[in-house]
Amino acid sequence: MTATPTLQSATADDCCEPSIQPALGAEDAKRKAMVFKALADPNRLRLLSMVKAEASGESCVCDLTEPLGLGQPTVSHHLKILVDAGLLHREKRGTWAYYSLVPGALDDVAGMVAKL
Amino acid sequence: MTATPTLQSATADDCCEPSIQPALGAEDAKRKAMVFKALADPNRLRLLSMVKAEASGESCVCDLTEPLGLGQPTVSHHLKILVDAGLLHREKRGTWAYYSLVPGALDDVAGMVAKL
DNA sequence: GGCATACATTGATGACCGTCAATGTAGGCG
DNA sequence: CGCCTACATTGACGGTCATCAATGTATGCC
Repeated sequence: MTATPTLQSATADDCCEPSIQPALGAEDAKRKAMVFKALADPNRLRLLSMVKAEASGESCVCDLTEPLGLGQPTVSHHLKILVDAGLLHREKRGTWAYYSLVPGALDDVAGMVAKL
Repeated sequence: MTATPTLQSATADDCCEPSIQPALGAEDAKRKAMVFKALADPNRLRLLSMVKAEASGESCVCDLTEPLGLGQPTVSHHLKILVDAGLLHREKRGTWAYYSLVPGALDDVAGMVAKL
Protein backbone atom coordinates (compact mmCIF):
# COMPACT_ATOMS: atom_id res chain seq x y z
CA MET A 1 0.00 0.00 0.00
CA THR A 2 2.96 2.26 -0.42
CA ALA A 3 2.60 3.18 -4.08
CA THR A 4 4.26 0.05 -5.48
CA PRO A 5 7.66 0.83 -7.07
CA THR A 6 6.39 -0.35 -10.48
CA LEU A 7 9.89 -1.49 -11.35
CA GLN A 8 9.47 -2.43 -14.99
CA SER A 9 7.99 0.87 -16.15
CA ALA A 10 11.39 2.56 -15.94
CA THR A 11 10.90 6.29 -15.57
CA ALA A 12 8.32 6.86 -18.28
CA ASP A 13 9.28 10.53 -18.62
CA ASP A 14 12.65 9.86 -20.21
CA CYS A 15 12.55 6.78 -22.37
CA CYS A 16 15.59 6.18 -24.57
CA GLU A 17 18.82 7.78 -23.42
CA PRO A 18 21.57 6.12 -25.50
CA SER A 19 24.26 5.61 -22.88
CA ILE A 20 25.07 8.80 -21.00
CA GLN A 21 22.93 9.70 -18.01
CA PRO A 22 23.04 13.27 -16.66
CA ALA A 23 22.83 12.29 -13.00
CA LEU A 24 20.06 10.84 -10.85
CA GLY A 25 17.16 12.83 -9.49
CA ALA A 26 16.21 12.65 -5.84
CA GLU A 27 12.92 10.98 -6.67
CA ASP A 28 14.42 8.40 -9.00
CA ALA A 29 17.04 7.60 -6.42
CA LYS A 30 14.43 7.12 -3.73
CA ARG A 31 12.38 4.75 -5.85
CA LYS A 32 15.36 2.67 -6.93
CA ALA A 33 16.73 2.55 -3.41
CA MET A 34 13.43 1.00 -2.36
CA VAL A 35 14.10 -1.99 -4.63
CA PHE A 36 17.65 -2.42 -3.39
CA LYS A 37 16.44 -2.21 0.19
CA ALA A 38 14.25 -5.21 -0.52
CA LEU A 39 17.36 -7.08 -1.63
CA ALA A 40 19.50 -5.86 1.25
CA ASP A 41 18.73 -8.73 3.59
CA PRO A 42 20.36 -12.17 3.54
CA ASN A 43 17.16 -14.04 4.29
CA ARG A 44 15.24 -12.24 1.55
CA LEU A 45 17.98 -13.09 -0.94
CA ARG A 46 17.71 -16.71 0.10
CA LEU A 47 13.95 -16.59 -0.25
CA LEU A 48 14.25 -15.27 -3.80
CA SER A 49 16.83 -17.89 -4.56
CA MET A 50 14.72 -20.70 -3.17
CA VAL A 51 11.64 -19.64 -5.08
CA LYS A 52 13.72 -19.39 -8.24
CA ALA A 53 15.31 -22.78 -7.69
CA GLU A 54 11.97 -24.53 -7.33
CA ALA A 55 11.25 -26.65 -10.40
CA SER A 56 7.55 -25.78 -10.37
CA GLY A 57 8.41 -22.10 -10.27
CA GLU A 58 6.48 -21.49 -7.10
CA SER A 59 6.78 -22.17 -3.39
CA CYS A 60 4.43 -21.98 -0.44
CA VAL A 61 5.39 -20.44 2.88
CA CYS A 62 5.50 -23.74 4.71
CA ASP A 63 8.29 -24.96 2.42
CA LEU A 64 10.33 -21.83 2.98
CA THR A 65 10.12 -21.54 6.73
CA GLU A 66 12.31 -24.31 8.01
CA PRO A 67 15.29 -24.07 5.62
CA LEU A 68 15.80 -20.51 6.82
CA GLY A 69 15.42 -21.24 10.51
CA LEU A 70 12.98 -18.37 10.87
CA GLY A 71 9.49 -18.18 12.30
CA GLN A 72 6.48 -18.22 10.00
CA PRO A 73 5.48 -14.59 10.70
CA THR A 74 8.98 -13.43 9.85
CA VAL A 75 8.97 -15.30 6.55
CA SER A 76 5.57 -13.86 5.67
CA HIS A 77 6.91 -10.41 6.47
CA HIS A 78 9.92 -10.83 4.19
CA LEU A 79 7.76 -12.22 1.39
CA LYS A 80 5.47 -9.24 1.63
CA ILE A 81 8.42 -6.90 1.25
CA LEU A 82 9.56 -8.77 -1.86
CA VAL A 83 6.04 -8.64 -3.30
CA ASP A 84 5.78 -4.91 -2.58
CA ALA A 85 9.10 -4.41 -4.34
CA GLY A 86 7.67 -6.01 -7.46
CA LEU A 87 9.98 -9.01 -7.34
CA LEU A 88 7.61 -11.76 -6.25
CA HIS A 89 4.05 -12.65 -7.19
CA ARG A 90 1.60 -14.01 -4.66
CA GLU A 91 -1.27 -16.32 -5.57
CA LYS A 92 -3.56 -17.86 -3.03
CA ARG A 93 -4.99 -21.26 -3.86
CA GLY A 94 -7.08 -22.87 -1.15
CA THR A 95 -5.33 -22.64 2.15
CA TRP A 96 -1.91 -22.19 0.63
CA ALA A 97 -0.19 -19.10 -0.71
CA TYR A 98 2.15 -19.70 -3.63
CA TYR A 99 4.96 -17.29 -4.35
CA SER A 100 6.67 -17.04 -7.73
CA LEU A 101 9.20 -14.79 -9.41
CA VAL A 102 7.77 -11.89 -11.39
CA PRO A 103 9.00 -12.62 -14.95
CA GLY A 104 11.81 -10.29 -15.95
CA ALA A 105 11.88 -8.48 -12.64
CA LEU A 106 15.41 -9.55 -11.77
CA ASP A 107 16.60 -8.66 -15.26
CA ASP A 108 15.05 -5.23 -14.87
CA VAL A 109 16.92 -4.73 -11.62
CA ALA A 110 20.12 -5.90 -13.28
CA GLY A 111 19.65 -3.32 -16.01
CA MET A 112 18.95 -0.72 -13.38
CA VAL A 113 22.29 -1.45 -11.75
CA ALA A 114 24.30 -1.47 -14.94
CA LYS A 115 22.85 1.80 -16.21
CA LEU A 116 22.51 3.23 -12.73
CA MET B 1 38.36 -3.00 7.48
CA THR B 2 35.43 -5.34 7.54
CA ALA B 3 36.76 -8.10 5.30
CA THR B 4 35.87 -6.35 2.02
CA PRO B 5 33.12 -8.16 0.08
CA THR B 6 35.55 -8.71 -2.84
CA LEU B 7 32.64 -8.46 -5.25
CA GLN B 8 34.38 -9.19 -8.55
CA SER B 9 35.74 -12.58 -7.55
CA ALA B 10 32.27 -14.11 -7.82
CA THR B 11 32.21 -17.17 -5.65
CA ALA B 12 35.48 -18.67 -6.85
CA ASP B 13 34.38 -22.18 -5.93
CA ASP B 14 31.72 -22.50 -8.61
CA CYS B 15 32.68 -20.70 -11.80
CA CYS B 16 30.48 -21.54 -14.77
CA GLU B 17 27.07 -22.89 -13.90
CA PRO B 18 25.03 -22.77 -17.13
CA SER B 19 21.73 -21.48 -15.72
CA ILE B 20 20.49 -23.52 -12.78
CA GLN B 21 21.58 -22.65 -9.24
CA PRO B 22 20.82 -25.01 -6.34
CA ALA B 23 19.91 -22.33 -3.82
CA LEU B 24 21.89 -19.74 -1.89
CA GLY B 25 23.97 -20.45 1.18
CA ALA B 26 23.65 -18.37 4.29
CA GLU B 27 27.16 -17.03 3.90
CA ASP B 28 26.78 -16.14 0.23
CA ALA B 29 23.51 -14.41 1.01
CA LYS B 30 25.10 -12.38 3.77
CA ARG B 31 27.95 -11.24 1.56
CA LYS B 32 25.70 -10.27 -1.33
CA ALA B 33 23.24 -8.53 0.95
CA MET B 34 26.12 -6.34 2.08
CA VAL B 35 26.52 -5.00 -1.45
CA PHE B 36 22.81 -4.36 -1.87
CA LYS B 37 22.72 -2.62 1.49
CA ALA B 38 25.30 -0.21 0.15
CA LEU B 39 22.95 0.54 -2.74
CA ALA B 40 19.85 0.75 -0.56
CA ASP B 41 20.09 4.47 0.11
CA PRO B 42 18.92 7.26 -2.22
CA ASN B 43 21.87 9.51 -1.49
CA ARG B 44 24.40 6.76 -2.10
CA LEU B 45 22.75 5.98 -5.44
CA ARG B 46 23.01 9.63 -6.36
CA LEU B 47 26.65 9.68 -5.30
CA LEU B 48 27.42 6.73 -7.54
CA SER B 49 25.52 8.36 -10.36
CA MET B 50 27.32 11.66 -9.96
CA VAL B 51 30.74 10.04 -9.90
CA LYS B 52 29.82 8.03 -12.99
CA ALA B 53 28.48 11.09 -14.80
CA GLU B 54 31.67 13.06 -14.27
CA ALA B 55 33.59 13.38 -17.53
CA SER B 56 36.97 12.98 -15.83
CA GLY B 57 35.75 9.79 -14.16
CA GLU B 58 36.44 11.06 -10.69
CA SER B 59 34.99 13.49 -8.18
CA CYS B 60 36.19 15.06 -4.97
CA VAL B 61 34.03 15.32 -1.87
CA CYS B 62 33.64 19.08 -2.14
CA ASP B 63 31.93 18.71 -5.52
CA LEU B 64 29.50 16.13 -4.18
CA THR B 65 28.42 17.82 -0.97
CA GLU B 66 26.20 20.66 -2.09
CA PRO B 67 24.21 18.97 -4.87
CA LEU B 68 22.96 16.48 -2.30
CA GLY B 69 22.15 19.01 0.39
CA LEU B 70 24.05 16.97 2.93
CA GLY B 71 26.81 17.84 5.35
CA GLN B 72 30.39 16.95 4.50
CA PRO B 73 30.74 14.30 7.24
CA THR B 74 27.63 12.58 5.97
CA VAL B 75 28.93 12.48 2.41
CA SER B 76 32.25 11.10 3.62
CA HIS B 77 30.38 8.44 5.54
CA HIS B 78 28.37 7.38 2.49
CA LEU B 79 31.45 7.32 0.29
CA LYS B 80 33.21 5.08 2.79
CA ILE B 81 30.33 2.62 2.66
CA LEU B 82 30.49 2.55 -1.14
CA VAL B 83 34.26 2.02 -1.02
CA ASP B 84 33.88 -0.79 1.53
CA ALA B 85 31.30 -2.40 -0.74
CA GLY B 86 33.86 -2.48 -3.55
CA LEU B 87 31.95 -0.07 -5.75
CA LEU B 88 34.11 3.04 -5.47
CA HIS B 89 37.83 3.64 -5.47
CA ARG B 90 39.45 6.32 -3.33
CA GLU B 91 42.67 8.07 -4.23
CA LYS B 92 44.12 10.90 -2.21
CA ARG B 93 46.10 13.52 -4.12
CA GLY B 94 47.32 16.45 -2.07
CA THR B 95 44.56 17.78 0.08
CA TRP B 96 41.79 16.33 -2.06
CA ALA B 97 40.31 12.84 -2.14
CA TYR B 98 39.18 11.67 -5.56
CA TYR B 99 36.53 8.98 -5.86
CA SER B 100 36.02 6.91 -9.01
CA LEU B 101 33.98 3.91 -10.05
CA VAL B 102 35.69 0.55 -9.67
CA PRO B 103 35.79 -0.75 -13.28
CA GLY B 104 33.24 -3.47 -13.87
CA ALA B 105 31.88 -3.35 -10.36
CA LEU B 106 28.38 -2.33 -11.40
CA ASP B 107 28.34 -4.96 -14.13
CA ASP B 108 29.33 -7.56 -11.56
CA VAL B 109 26.45 -6.52 -9.35
CA ALA B 110 24.12 -6.65 -12.33
CA GLY B 111 25.24 -10.20 -13.04
CA MET B 112 24.78 -11.03 -9.40
CA VAL B 113 21.16 -9.91 -9.58
CA ALA B 114 20.35 -11.70 -12.82
CA LYS B 115 21.85 -14.99 -11.67
CA LEU B 116 20.88 -14.41 -8.07
C1' DG C 1 -21.16 -26.68 13.49
C1' DG C 2 -16.45 -27.59 15.18
C1' DC C 3 -11.74 -28.34 14.72
C1' DA C 4 -7.28 -28.25 12.41
C1' DT C 5 -4.25 -26.15 9.05
C1' DA C 6 -1.88 -22.32 6.41
C1' DC C 7 -1.03 -17.85 6.40
C1' DA C 8 -1.42 -12.74 7.66
C1' DT C 9 -1.38 -9.10 11.09
C1' DT C 10 -0.33 -6.75 15.43
C1' DG C 11 2.61 -5.21 19.17
C1' DA C 12 6.84 -5.17 21.43
C1' DT C 13 11.84 -5.24 21.72
C1' DG C 14 16.65 -4.92 20.58
C1' DA C 15 19.76 -3.69 16.93
C1' DC C 16 21.13 -1.05 13.19
C1' DC C 17 21.20 3.23 10.13
C1' DG C 18 21.34 8.14 8.45
C1' DT C 19 22.30 12.57 9.90
C1' DC C 20 24.62 16.35 12.14
C1' DA C 21 27.76 19.15 15.34
C1' DA C 22 32.15 18.96 17.08
C1' DT C 23 36.72 17.57 16.79
C1' DG C 24 40.85 15.44 14.72
C1' DT C 25 44.37 15.02 10.86
C1' DA C 26 47.16 16.38 7.24
C1' DG C 27 48.66 18.90 3.30
C1' DG C 28 49.43 23.73 1.04
C1' DC C 29 50.91 28.47 1.53
C1' DG C 30 52.23 32.91 3.46
C1' DC D 1 55.85 28.77 12.39
C1' DG D 2 50.88 29.71 11.85
C1' DC D 3 46.76 29.60 9.38
C1' DC D 4 43.57 27.91 6.06
C1' DT D 5 41.55 24.24 3.32
C1' DA D 6 39.82 19.41 2.39
C1' DC D 7 38.60 15.51 4.41
C1' DA D 8 38.01 11.77 8.10
C1' DT D 9 36.45 10.41 12.66
C1' DT D 10 33.79 10.53 16.95
C1' DG D 11 29.64 10.82 19.67
C1' DA D 12 24.91 11.46 20.01
C1' DC D 13 20.07 11.34 18.59
C1' DG D 14 15.87 10.00 16.14
C1' DG D 15 14.07 6.74 12.91
C1' DT D 16 13.82 2.39 10.75
C1' DC D 17 14.35 -2.70 10.61
C1' DA D 18 14.39 -7.75 11.73
C1' DT D 19 12.59 -10.85 14.75
C1' DC D 20 9.35 -13.21 17.71
C1' DA D 21 5.02 -14.30 20.59
C1' DA D 22 0.32 -13.77 20.40
C1' DT D 23 -3.70 -13.16 17.88
C1' DG D 24 -6.69 -12.82 13.76
C1' DT D 25 -8.59 -14.70 9.25
C1' DA D 26 -9.96 -17.98 6.08
C1' DT D 27 -10.11 -22.49 3.99
C1' DG D 28 -10.70 -27.57 4.17
C1' DC D 29 -12.49 -31.58 6.45
C1' DC D 30 -15.13 -34.51 9.80
